Amino acid sequence: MTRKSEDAGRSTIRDVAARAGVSASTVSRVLGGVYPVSTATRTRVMRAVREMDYVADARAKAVAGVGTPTLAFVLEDITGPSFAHMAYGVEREATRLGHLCLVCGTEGDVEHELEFVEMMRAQRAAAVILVGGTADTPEYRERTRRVADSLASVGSRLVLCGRPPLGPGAPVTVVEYDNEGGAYALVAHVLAQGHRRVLFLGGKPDHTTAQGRERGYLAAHRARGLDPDPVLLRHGDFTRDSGHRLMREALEEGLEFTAVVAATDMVAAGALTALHEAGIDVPGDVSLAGYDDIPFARDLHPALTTVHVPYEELGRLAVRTALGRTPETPDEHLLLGTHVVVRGSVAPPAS
Amino acid sequence: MTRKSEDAGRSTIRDVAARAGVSASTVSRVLGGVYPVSTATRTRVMRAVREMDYVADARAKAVAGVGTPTLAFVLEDITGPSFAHMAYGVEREATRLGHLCLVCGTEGDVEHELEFVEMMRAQRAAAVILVGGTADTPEYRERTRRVADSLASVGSRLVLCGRPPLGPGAPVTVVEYDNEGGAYALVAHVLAQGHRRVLFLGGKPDHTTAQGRERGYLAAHRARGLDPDPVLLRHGDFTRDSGHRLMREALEEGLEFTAVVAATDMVAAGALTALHEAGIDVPGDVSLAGYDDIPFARDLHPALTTVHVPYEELGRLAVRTALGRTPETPDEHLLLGTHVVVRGSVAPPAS
DNA sequence: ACGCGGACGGCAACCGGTTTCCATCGGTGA
DNA sequence: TCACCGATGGAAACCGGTTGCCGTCCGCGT
Repeated sequence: MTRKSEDAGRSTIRDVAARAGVSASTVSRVLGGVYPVSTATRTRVMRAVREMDYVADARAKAVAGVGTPTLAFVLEDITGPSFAHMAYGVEREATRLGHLCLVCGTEGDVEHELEFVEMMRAQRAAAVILVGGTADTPEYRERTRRVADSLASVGSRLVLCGRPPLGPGAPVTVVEYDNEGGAYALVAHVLAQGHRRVLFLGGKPDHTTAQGRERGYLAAHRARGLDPDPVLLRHGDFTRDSGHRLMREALEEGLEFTAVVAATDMVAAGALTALHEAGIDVPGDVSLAGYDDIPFARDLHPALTTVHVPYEELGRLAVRTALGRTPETPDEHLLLGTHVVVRGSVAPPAS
Repeated sequence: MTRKSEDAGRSTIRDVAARAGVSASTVSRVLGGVYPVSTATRTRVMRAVREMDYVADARAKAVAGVGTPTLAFVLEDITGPSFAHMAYGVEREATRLGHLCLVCGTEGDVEHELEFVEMMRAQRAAAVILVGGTADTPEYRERTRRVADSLASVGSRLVLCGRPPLGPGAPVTVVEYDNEGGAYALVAHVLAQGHRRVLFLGGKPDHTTAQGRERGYLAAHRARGLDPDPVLLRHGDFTRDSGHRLMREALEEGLEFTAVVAATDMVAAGALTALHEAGIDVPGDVSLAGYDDIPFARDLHPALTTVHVPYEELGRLAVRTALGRTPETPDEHLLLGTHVVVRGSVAPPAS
C-alpha cells in the first residue's frame, strides 16, 4: 500500500489546499504565479500539487473567465486533401496562438452544420470557421447572417473560409481564394496551346466553389471570342470517383474534345485513370489539368498541370484575422491569389 | 430602435429568468425538460429564451456535471492521408456518440505531445487518443504509462491507436493494425512473382510502424529461406519527397533490384515518379508496391498494388472502445487485420 | 519605542449553470 | 369545512475555480 495510491480520484483545489495547510486562494495564487507568495508557502503548495498530481479543471477556469480559449472548425469532410491542408493550417495557427481547436464534420448537411454552430456558440468558442463552398441561395445568406449575429451576441466570431460573403453589415470575416481567377488562368493556358474543345468536369451545379471555377472556364473562352459547346460542361462532385465516372461516360458517348479541365485534382486523378483505361495517351491524345495542387499531383503520370491554392495559408489566415481583432476592427474580406503550375499533362493538341 | 437591439451581449440564465418573471431554477428546469413545469410558465420562459437568443454556457454546465463530453485526438500531422482517414473515423464516431472532438497536431514532437495531453487532462476529456507510431524506447513506455495513470486519475482514458502497447497494468486501450502481417503478405506476394532483390523504402528506423513493416519484409524473406541483402533496406520518412529522394539515390548508386516495396503509398508515389523520371518502366522493368491503400493508389499509373488498412474503422473503433467502457471493463487490446490489394504495379521480373 | 507600510494569506463574492430541499397553493375526499 | 396531497416554483447550496478586499505580522526608519 504505497502512499501514492491515495489519489482516490479527481482532486480539487481545496483538497490541495488542505494538504498544504493553506487556503484555496493561496493555491490558486501560487499556480497563477503573479501574486506575491512566500517561498516557504510556495514550496509546500507545489509539493502538494505534485504529490496529488493536481491539474486545475479548465472548464471551471473558463467559467471564471481565465480559460484556454477555443476555436471551432466546421467542414464537410476532413478526408479531402485540400480540406486536410486547411485544417492543418487552422490547427497550427490556433495552437500557436494558444487556442484549442475543435473540429466538426458535417457530411455536407446543412442541418448538421447549424447544429454544430449552435454547439460552438454554447461552448463560447472564440471563433467558428465555416469551411468550403456551399449552395449560395437567398436562404443560405439569410440563415448564415442570423448565425453570425447569434455568434456575435455571445462574443464569438464567424469566419467564412472559401465560402461566399453575405453582403454588407453581417459580423463576419471572409477569407477566400480566387476560384474564378485561377480557373481563368488555367483554361487560358490550355486554350493558348491550341485546344478548342475543352471538356470541363465540374462539381455540383449550385456549389459556389464549383461555380467559380466554371465561371473562370467560361470567361477564359469568351476572352478569346470563343463560345464553348454546352455539352462540354459536366457536373458531378469533387471526388475521384466522380471524375472517373464522368470521364468514362464522356468517352462512351463518343464526345469530341482534345483537353480536359477538372474542377479538382481528385477529379482529375479519376479522369486520368479513366483515360488510361480507354487507352488514351495523356497528353499525346488528350491534355488534362486539375485544380488545387495537392501533393499527389506531381506523382500522377504525366505530372498534373494544375492551379496552386495556398490552403494551409488560407487556414492560418482565417484564424489570424478572426482572433486578432478588436470590436472596432472593420469586417475583413481577404481574397488570396492562386497561380498555375505547369507540369506535363497539358500539351498542344495532336494535329 | 428595434426591440431586438437590446441584446447588449451574452445573457445569463438569470437575465432570462428576470425577463420571464421567474427564478433561474425554473428556467433551468424548463430547458432541462424533465421537471414538471406548468404550461403557462414554460411558454413565458421559452419566449424569453427566444427573444434573447439565449444558449446556456456549455462550460458552466460542464462544471456542474452535465456538459457535453469531449474527446481529444492527438496526431502528428493531419495532412497525411491515412491520418486524415483515422481522424475522419474518430470525428464521425465521436459526434455519433454525442461527443465534441478536439484535435491537436504535434509535428512529431514528444514535448508537444506531452503538453497537449496535459491540456486534455485539464479539459477533463473523456478520452485522449494518441495516434500513430513512435519511437518505442523504455523512456517512451515509462513516460506514457505515467501519462495514462494521470489521465485515469481525472477519469479520462488513454487510447493508443496504431502505437505499441505498454505492457500489462497500464490503464490503456490499444487499437492497432497488423503492420508486420500486412507487410509479410505483401512481400510474400512480390517474392512469389519471382523477385529476389526487393528494395525496401522504409521510414525512420526507430518508428514502430516503420519497424513493423520492415519486420514483415524480413520475415517474408526468411519464410522462403531468403536472406535479403542489407543494402536493400533504406530509411527515410513517410512522405512523398522521402520516397522520391530515396529512389533517386538508389538509382544513382546503380543498386540492383527488380522490385520496390515502399513503407507507405505516399513513399511509393514519390518513388514511382523517380522511376518514371529515370525512364524505368513499372512494372515492366521494376515492380512497385505500397502500403495503406489510400484512395489515390488506384490513380497512379500503373495502379498501385498495396496493403489495405481500415483506417476509418480504426478511428471509429478507438473511440467506441474507449467510451463504451465501465471501470470494470478489462483493458482491451484490439488488432485489426489488413489485406493485400493486387493492382497492376507488381509483375514477374523481366527475365 | 512607535508608527508606518509592504508582504502575505484568508474570507467571501463571483463566474454561470444545476439540483436539493422546502414553502406555497389549489384541489380533493371525508 | 378542514386536513391532506400533489403539483409548482423559489432560495440556497453546490460544481471548481479566481480575485477583490481586508486583517495580520513583520521589519524598517526616526
